Amino acid sequence: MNPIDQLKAALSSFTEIPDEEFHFFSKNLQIKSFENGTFLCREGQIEQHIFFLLSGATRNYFTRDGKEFTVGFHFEDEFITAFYSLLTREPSPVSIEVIQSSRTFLIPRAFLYDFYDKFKTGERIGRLIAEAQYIKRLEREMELLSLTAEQRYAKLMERNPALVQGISIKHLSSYLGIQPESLSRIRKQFARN
Amino acid sequence: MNPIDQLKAALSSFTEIPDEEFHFFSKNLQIKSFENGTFLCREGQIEQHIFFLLSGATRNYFTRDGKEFTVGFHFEDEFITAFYSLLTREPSPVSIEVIQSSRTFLIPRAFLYDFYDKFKTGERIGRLIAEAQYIKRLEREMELLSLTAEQRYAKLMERNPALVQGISIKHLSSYLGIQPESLSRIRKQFARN
DNA sequence: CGCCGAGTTGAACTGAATCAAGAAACGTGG
DNA sequence: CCACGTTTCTTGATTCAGTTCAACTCGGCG
Repeated sequence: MNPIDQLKAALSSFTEIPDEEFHFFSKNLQIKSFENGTFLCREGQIEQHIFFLLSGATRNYFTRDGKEFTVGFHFEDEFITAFYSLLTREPSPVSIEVIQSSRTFLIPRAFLYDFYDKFKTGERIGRLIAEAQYIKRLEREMELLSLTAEQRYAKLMERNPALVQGISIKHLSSYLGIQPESLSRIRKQFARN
Repeated sequence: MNPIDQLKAALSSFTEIPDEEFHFFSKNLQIKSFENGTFLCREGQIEQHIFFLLSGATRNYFTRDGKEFTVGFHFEDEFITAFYSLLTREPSPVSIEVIQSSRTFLIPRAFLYDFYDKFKTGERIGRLIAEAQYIKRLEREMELLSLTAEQRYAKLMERNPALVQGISIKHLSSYLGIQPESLSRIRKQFARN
């Protein structure tokens, strides 16, 4: 599928979008590639873009006392941005690291907000994206509050086995809120059954 | 301040709202009161409303294995709803319990979505509310991931001392993700210094 | 080869949970 | 206004999930 159609399909999954509005949205987009290990946004920067991931994968994390804590992973056909910073205009607490070389559409923030101003569909898509993000965060908060490390791992396995396969122990454990050693032990347990 | 002005002030803090749109939004609202211990929404129901809290306080919580886990508190001038259920149309995982007798505006979901459809400002307010909710959730997720119980308590103290005063140990501990006994001990520590 | 980062395993440690027993606070009815 | 039962909060003793630190294995790569 060509990149523009890929974007259109992703947007259309949120709400119907009139052709002329989509055309406005997509006509000036640049494609930008990122090598493994590079960053879409670094902690402390003020986010200036939304990215649409055509291929590859990324990891959002923040640091505290020198330790890294992963808040999410993103894969192709997803929109990615340091949402907190994009919304607040404050320095991002979160870094976005490329963990599989990626091709993206680069959507400047100013352009996005212009799109919000010009079109009702724009606002709607923005609302639906924010709502979807909210739901992800709430679900995770509930899991962090109420489940043990082992239960969180089990749940992730069942919801997204591909992710569990493809991501390093180091990154996965920091997403689950545990140490790599603990995840290793949990895995051993699961392998037995 | 009269209720309508109170609502208008709260909405205006999100974005400017034209008079005729506000009039449309506010003209048919009912006021509904809730006694202490009653519920705005119960786990398993499909949320049909947004509430605007004119006075009082509420607690959002879910249960797992018979235990309660609090995800948030709300006070006057805030919008309250079982957001997950409102968005997904699925049964709410979350209950909203009144912890100080409350007066609310009752905003039916159908009416809200009608407002979204009719006005661009509607969509915008919806977007801004969802974004604000997202930020709260992200901040909490980050704290749950990276801080110890004691650090989370200290942070809450400094951010919202009134809340720490006014809420029972039981509810506060379930919000911090610890047992009441642990919170009691943490408090004793803090009292010493 | 030999190095290096990623993953595993073991042993000791610790923050918080659990269990159990009191103490304080609260409302309700006599 | 006090006596009571009920719930909330505190305190102590014990247990446990997960951390920490250290040593070892493994596969990739210069």
